[in-house]
Amino acid sequence: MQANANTEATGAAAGGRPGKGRYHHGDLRNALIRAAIELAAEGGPDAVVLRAAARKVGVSATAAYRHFDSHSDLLGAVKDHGQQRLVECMEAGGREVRGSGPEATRQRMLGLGRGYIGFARQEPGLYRTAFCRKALGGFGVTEEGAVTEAGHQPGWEARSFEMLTETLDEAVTVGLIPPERRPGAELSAWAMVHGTAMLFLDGPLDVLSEEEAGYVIERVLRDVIAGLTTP
Amino acid sequence: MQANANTEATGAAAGGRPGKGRYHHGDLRNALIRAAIELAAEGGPDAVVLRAAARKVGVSATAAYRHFDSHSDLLGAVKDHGQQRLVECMEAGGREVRGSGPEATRQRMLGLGRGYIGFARQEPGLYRTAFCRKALGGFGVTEEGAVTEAGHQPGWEARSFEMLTETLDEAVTVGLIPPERRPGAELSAWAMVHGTAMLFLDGPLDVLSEEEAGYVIERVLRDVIAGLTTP
DNA sequence: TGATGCATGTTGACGCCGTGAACATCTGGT
DNA sequence: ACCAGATGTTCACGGCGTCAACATGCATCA
Repeated sequence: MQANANTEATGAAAGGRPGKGRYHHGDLRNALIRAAIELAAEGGPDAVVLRAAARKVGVSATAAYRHFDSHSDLLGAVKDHGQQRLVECMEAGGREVRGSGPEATRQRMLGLGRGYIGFARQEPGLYRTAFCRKALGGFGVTEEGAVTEAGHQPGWEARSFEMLTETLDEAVTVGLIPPERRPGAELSAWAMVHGTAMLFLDGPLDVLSEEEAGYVIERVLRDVIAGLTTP
Repeated sequence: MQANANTEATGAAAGGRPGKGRYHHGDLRNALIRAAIELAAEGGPDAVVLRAAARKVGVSATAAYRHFDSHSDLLGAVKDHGQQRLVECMEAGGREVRGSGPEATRQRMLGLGRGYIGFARQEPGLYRTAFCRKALGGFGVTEEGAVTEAGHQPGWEARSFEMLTETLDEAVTVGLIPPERRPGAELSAWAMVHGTAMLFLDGPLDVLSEEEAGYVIERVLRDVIAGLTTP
């Protein structure tokens, strides 16, 4: 990640059409990120081409290097955005259910899963980018073999996992999940929703009608919850 | 896919060091595939660079176009190989358990899952390539919007799914899975193992010790089977 | 057996990509 | 008013996938 240049160049803000003859753009970093996000949404991580983003903004390709260390750094910014959007969808799915008790918690787990898979289906390009290897973020290994600990807000990457953890804890409290089955439960849950999302995006599920997709999702979520709650 | 040029040039077979001064290689298609497989094994689908494969074989880059329609076609051949290797691992995992009855079937399901996840962990590059979008194979959509139906042996891609299907059918016969829960069960199972594999390759599970990984895998597989067998 | 046609390989070129170096322009602080 | 640094530009490099034109040699048939 770069030192940073996000502090909104005081003079020209996002208000007055930037890049209209002005030599300095005023908000290039964010403009590039927005352009890259559009590319990702349309074509997935492979469509996030640094030169294309620069072209979209109307700026030379190398200008991007004043705001990003590398292509991978730009892709990482898009990845962060994707993770954030995913979290929003999960939160929206979980918030639909209020109240407490086993059934409410069960419904909240379902909501989280629906939100997750729903995002993957509505924004396949962003979803794929959110879990793209090539982007900075997550963990990496330097050429010397040392483990580097990400760049970009590590918050978003962890946040979705955290939501799941909280809900599973709640499920134990409420008696839905036997305490002895709690450790590692998020792995099963995460694997299931991630795997299902992938089956929709790349696998045989991409041809399903909206109705069929709904059944499949409910079925899969019921299965994983049944697996977790069975003593 | 190309018309085909796989019919082992009668004269020079794989025996005598090919490409040793000979203008014609004799088995270039397979040599390129082997080189590409090595690249994929080491660096995943992104490492499958047509020019690099040609370099490895000691041939000009454009020579590859006598045997493959495009980079994507070569990648597709590697993908097929990965799928085949995956099937072999699943078969090996399933064959470990003989006999019949509910417990044997349950063990066979576990074996299939262990084989699947084991392959993903032992050959991450090939596994990723086996499920790579960019490669030909699977389904695709032409520029005019028509749905094309794959190239490359569609057999391997379907075969692993088929194995799962057979085992689940067996589980119903044997009374493990309630018949009414059978439809769609392969989706849950597939999603779970695929998702788990991804958590190992890209996710937070990549740092686990061999022992810890074993526990996680058993845990996840038990969860999904519990979900499927719960009435 | 020798000529010949086609499969197979090579060279060269094009336009794309990510990226570095050198140069140009603007802007905020003294 | 000036200057330093931030920001943007042009030019260049090597690598990529791919096409067109050309070279080579094996297999077939007169």
